[in-house]
Amino acid sequence: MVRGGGLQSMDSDPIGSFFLHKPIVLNSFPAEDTNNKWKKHSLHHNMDATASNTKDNTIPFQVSLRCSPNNHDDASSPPSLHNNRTEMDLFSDKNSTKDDDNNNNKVDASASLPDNDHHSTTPPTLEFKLNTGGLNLLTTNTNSDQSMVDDEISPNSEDKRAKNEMAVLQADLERMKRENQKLRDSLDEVTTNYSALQMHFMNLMQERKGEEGEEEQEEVYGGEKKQQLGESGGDGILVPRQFMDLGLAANNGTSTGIEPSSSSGGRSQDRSRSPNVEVASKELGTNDEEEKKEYGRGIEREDDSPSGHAHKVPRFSPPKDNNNNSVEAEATMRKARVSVRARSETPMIADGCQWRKYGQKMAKGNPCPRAYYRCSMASACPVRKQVQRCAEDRTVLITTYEGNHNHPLPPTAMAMAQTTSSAARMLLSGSMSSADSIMNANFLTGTLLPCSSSMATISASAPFPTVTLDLTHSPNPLQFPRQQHPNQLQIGVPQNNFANSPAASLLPQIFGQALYNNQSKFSGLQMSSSHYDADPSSQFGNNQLPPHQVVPPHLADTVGAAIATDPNFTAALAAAITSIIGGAPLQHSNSSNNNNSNSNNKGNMTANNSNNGNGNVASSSNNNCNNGKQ
DNA sequence: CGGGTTTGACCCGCGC
DNA sequence: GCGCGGGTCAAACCCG
Repeated sequence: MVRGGGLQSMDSDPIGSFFLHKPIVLNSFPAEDTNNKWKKHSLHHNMDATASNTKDNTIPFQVSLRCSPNNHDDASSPPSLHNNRTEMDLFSDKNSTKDDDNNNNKVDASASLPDNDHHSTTPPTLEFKLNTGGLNLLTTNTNSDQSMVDDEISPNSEDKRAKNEMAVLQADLERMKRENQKLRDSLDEVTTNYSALQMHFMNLMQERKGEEGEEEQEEVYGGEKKQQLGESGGDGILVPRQFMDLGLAANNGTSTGIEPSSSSGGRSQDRSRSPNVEVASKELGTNDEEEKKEYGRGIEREDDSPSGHAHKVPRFSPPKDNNNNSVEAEATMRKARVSVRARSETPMIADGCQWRKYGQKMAKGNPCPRAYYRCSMASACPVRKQVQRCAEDRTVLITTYEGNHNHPLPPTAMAMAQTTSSAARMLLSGSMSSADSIMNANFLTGTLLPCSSSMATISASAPFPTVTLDLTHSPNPLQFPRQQHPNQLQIGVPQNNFANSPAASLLPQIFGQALYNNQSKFSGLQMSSSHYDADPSSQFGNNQLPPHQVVPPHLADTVGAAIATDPNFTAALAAAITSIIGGAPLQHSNSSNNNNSNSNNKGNMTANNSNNGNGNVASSSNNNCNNGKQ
């Protein structure tokens, strides 16, 4: 048996390369020795298979994806990188760096986005339009030159024509730049407004929370219980979306010193806090923790990691004996998990973070072992994930994320964080009512996976509220293979042709990239994710953004949804994917690192901390597949 | 030697 | 109270 030294989650691969493939039914994953599958993480050999698949599998993409898989398979990208790929990189950002190169090759205009696509904040939609127009024009000219001029016109004429074309292109480029600048300015303005609104909202929430806290105490001591929400809802703001609002409120409450009265509430409340607060609370120490064995718990306590208490937390069962039911229940709700289902032959999906495996276990009902990973980008990062293959379809890798990063995330990881935290937030923001679940699920899917057939499943079942993002893009959502938990709500999302494409898997990434390429410009949207971070249940980092950029999640979500639902945005995403795919072979330091095996992984750690994030999201074990307890 | 994985043991919650 | 199963720990081991 090979032990240790295996793969690290660091590896990632050039995004495009993988995603353009059809859902690869890679190598079969024999049920055989489950451990073996996990042991050799550096499965370089897999790449060959992948590469071959790539060539054969074209993407049913609406947008002219000329870039296609070939770009990756071909010499354009260092073979080593591809061949060594061991993770499916859903969210790496490295692609962006190469877009420029691809664009140079271009002429496949539609596919090539402007450079700024990745560097600017310009809404993808607009850019796409602009580019398309300009490119089409150019393309036409080019064609004419080649088809007609070549034979009949002298070289000088050609030169002139070429110069003219260049001039036209440059003019277009300038025009696009100007428009981008305008858009940026607009975005900045919007962001500013967001900040202002958010501050105002936070203030309101604090006031409200304070009032509720007072009322609650009075009620408790008075022996009377009231329904906090109902009463507090004087203005009706909080009632409908209590979890979302409470999440904010909780944070505020923490800052304002408002704490739940129950002892148990202390722990649960910690989860509702931002990581920083969590650390502080941990340092103070909780009685519960002290009673527990010290070893091994210390870290978790410090982290206040959800996982640390995973089994200790009351999960969905609300406290029965105290007045803080609503508070604790809410806190519990925050312990949401986000599962990502994706087809991958690789042991892990690159999500931009670094992970260290700390355990593996056979889960009942699934012949495939479940691996437990902990974020290693920061010593005390509480984020964990579980990776497991779906028992029903072993090509499907299920990664479940839990916890909240307490450290800056690399752009790549932020992209993932955006996706997953949004999912978590969606889950948490909704009440348990079916109506809300439906709405949220639809919203979630629409936001995260616009134009894809992917499905978002919200599970209210124990042990934890879970959002499952299905990136396996099954052709027909209605035929979704996964068994559905009785308590799960599964919503199919309207799909288009694009949806059926494996490229749909890129959407989260693309979306994330779009949001994160230029943080300053997309600060508003980004903030949504970072803000989510404040919510312990969502895993993703907090510290990345300046406080002033914090935007109320719901606002950001709304904006995101608005963008996502825009048909043009879909087109833009497709274009972005094309661009990324076509240009990307090497961008990811991560991918390169990952591909290079362990040594590289180590290097990545350093690199990641300093800058890049390795994609890291891995698939998490899915309750649905695993069946959990039986 | 440092950092990662493997793996058996342990802890805990939950259901019967 | 007992057993099951999930989650975690940490010694042993591996690799560069």
